[in-house]
Order: sequence, then structure tokens, then C-alpha cells
Amino acid sequence: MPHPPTDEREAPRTQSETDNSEAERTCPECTGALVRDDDSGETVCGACGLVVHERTIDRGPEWRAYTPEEDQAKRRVGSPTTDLMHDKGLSTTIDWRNTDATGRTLNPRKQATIHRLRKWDQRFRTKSSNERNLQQALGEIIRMASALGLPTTTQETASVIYRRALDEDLLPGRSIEGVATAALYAAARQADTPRTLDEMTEVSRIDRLELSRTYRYLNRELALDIQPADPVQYLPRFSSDLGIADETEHRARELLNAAKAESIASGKSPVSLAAAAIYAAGLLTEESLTQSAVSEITDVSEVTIRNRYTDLFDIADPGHLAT
DNA sequence: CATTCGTGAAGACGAAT
DNA sequence: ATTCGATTTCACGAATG
Repeated sequence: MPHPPTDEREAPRTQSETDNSEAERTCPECTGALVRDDDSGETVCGACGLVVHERTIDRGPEWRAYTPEEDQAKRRVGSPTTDLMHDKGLSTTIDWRNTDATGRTLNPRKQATIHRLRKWDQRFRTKSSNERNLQQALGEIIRMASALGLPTTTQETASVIYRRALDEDLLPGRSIEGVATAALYAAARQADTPRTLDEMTEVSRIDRLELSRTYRYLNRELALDIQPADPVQYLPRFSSDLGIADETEHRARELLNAAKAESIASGKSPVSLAAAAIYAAGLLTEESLTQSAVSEITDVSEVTIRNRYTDLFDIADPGHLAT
């Protein structure tokens, strides 16, 4: 399946470039300061060495052809070399002696450099099997993320989390798919665009229970420290899925904020509260929203919606019931 | 007839032991 | 690993419009 020289360059590039502008100046993993390495074109964390941004990837062919003959001549099989492969397949080994090729001892500054190189060389080689594992996981993460409409930044966060899990040997006994899904779930929550467990399991091959277990495991072992989701974060998505008026969504937001202020929200499932708030707001704005409709798209049972939305009315403003 | 509301049994989860 | 308390869900029937 040869790809045409020109067509492929413009089409499917949409969101990825635009949001790379002046992103964060600290490492997402250890919050150390980021350092720009001009030799490799990478941005690297000064503290833990995490590579944050690799060079922009150009998936098109790196050559151009102006005649059919030229096209035939330049066409070849395989992808262009990219920076995604750390050594482009050309591994080397570094000697352990602190001498140069003629046997002379290196000066201290050079020794330090070599020491660093050796350390990284070691890491790269011992990680080669992990890298293959990572490739597969990243593929899954990207696939699921696009199915859920999650942006590239979230995918990057997910891959960082996955990498950490890999580094800490958290994988044995767990499926790659499971950890990948859990990492993406965690990343979505960290980015304040949470997806429900049910939504995740729809695009993943693992079931809800395993996802939930794996996520908790990651959360604890990696000390991800993710706060419980804010119900408000679910509102925009649910609202647009239900096709309700802005007015209604706005009322729902007010109800949730009131609930938060009265600390009614703690201990309850955030998704339930969001669903209940939408239904309650629908009553207030006379929008014909049935419990079953809300239940349908939020995956919250009608019973729970009933229980929660009465709570919301209780604390919000007891005078509103007549309208 | 559709929608809403209430109830009790049952499952799942987090915390504590 | 088990137990306990709170929350959510399921199944059902009743009331309301």
C-alpha cells in the first residue's frame, strides 16, 4: 500500500499542533524544572530525566517527486525514521574504563560525562523489552482516547502514568490493556475532563471491575493523589448529549455549587449528583426531561436520581418548587 | 399510557480490624 | 482476609397526569 507523495501531508492534522505552544514549565511527573536540550530537540526534566516533548512527528514521506519516474525511484517500504525510536535501532555499548581509545586517563569533566552516558546506555538496553510493551500500550491509549474524544495532552499524561507503572514493576499479574485503560482514566480525571467507568469499559476490552481495581492500585502505588471528581465537570458533556437548553445547564451548575457549599456532596457518587442536578434543573426550567432519559445517558439509575435530586432541592431554595 | 415516586432486598465499595 | 456501614441498583407496585 504505497502512499501518495503529496496528499497525506495536510489532511488529518488538527488539534495536536495548536496546543503545544507554551505548555507547562515543570515536569508533570516530579514537578522539577524542565530543561531544553538543543542537541536532541527534546525537552527534558532536569530532576528525573523524563522526556516531555519529543520532536514534532511528520508522518508523511520526507521526499518529494515531480515525475512518475522519480516517484518510482524514491519510493520505499517502511516508515521514515523518527525520534520515537531512541536510537533508531543502532545500539552501542560503552566501555567501563575511564580511558580514551589510546589508553590515556580521561580528565574529571570528561569522566563525569561518560558516567552519565553509561548510566543512560544501561537504562536503554535493559528497557528494550519494556519499550515493546510500551508501544502496545500507547497504541491502546491512543485508540481509546480518540474514541472518547480526549485530547492529545491527556494521552501524553496517560502515557507518563503508564511509563511510571512500568518503571516501578507494577505490571506483572495485570494485563497491559487493563493498566493502559486505568492510566487513561486517571489522566482524564487529572485533566478535569473525567469519563465515567462505564464509558471507559465501553471502549476497552476489560470489564468494569478490573478497571476499577487496577485504577485504585495505580492510584495508591504511584501516589497519583487524584481528588474525587467534581460533578460540575460532567455537566457539559451530559448536557450536550441530552440536547438540553443552556439555561437548564446553568441552573444545574448552580444547584451543584449550592450542594457543594452545604457539603451534601461528600460521599456520594459525583456522576449521580450531576445526573440529579440535570433532572432537577429540568423541572425548574419546565424542560421536559424524564428521569429515564437522564438515566439513559448518564448511566445512573432512576432511583438514585430520585434520591439525590430531592436532596438538592432541600438545600437549594425551598421556595422554587411551584414554578 | 407514560411518568414519577417509594420500598425492601441485594450487590459493590471503602475503611477499619 | 473479613466485617461493617453507606451508597447504589434492581424489581415491583402505587399514584399522578
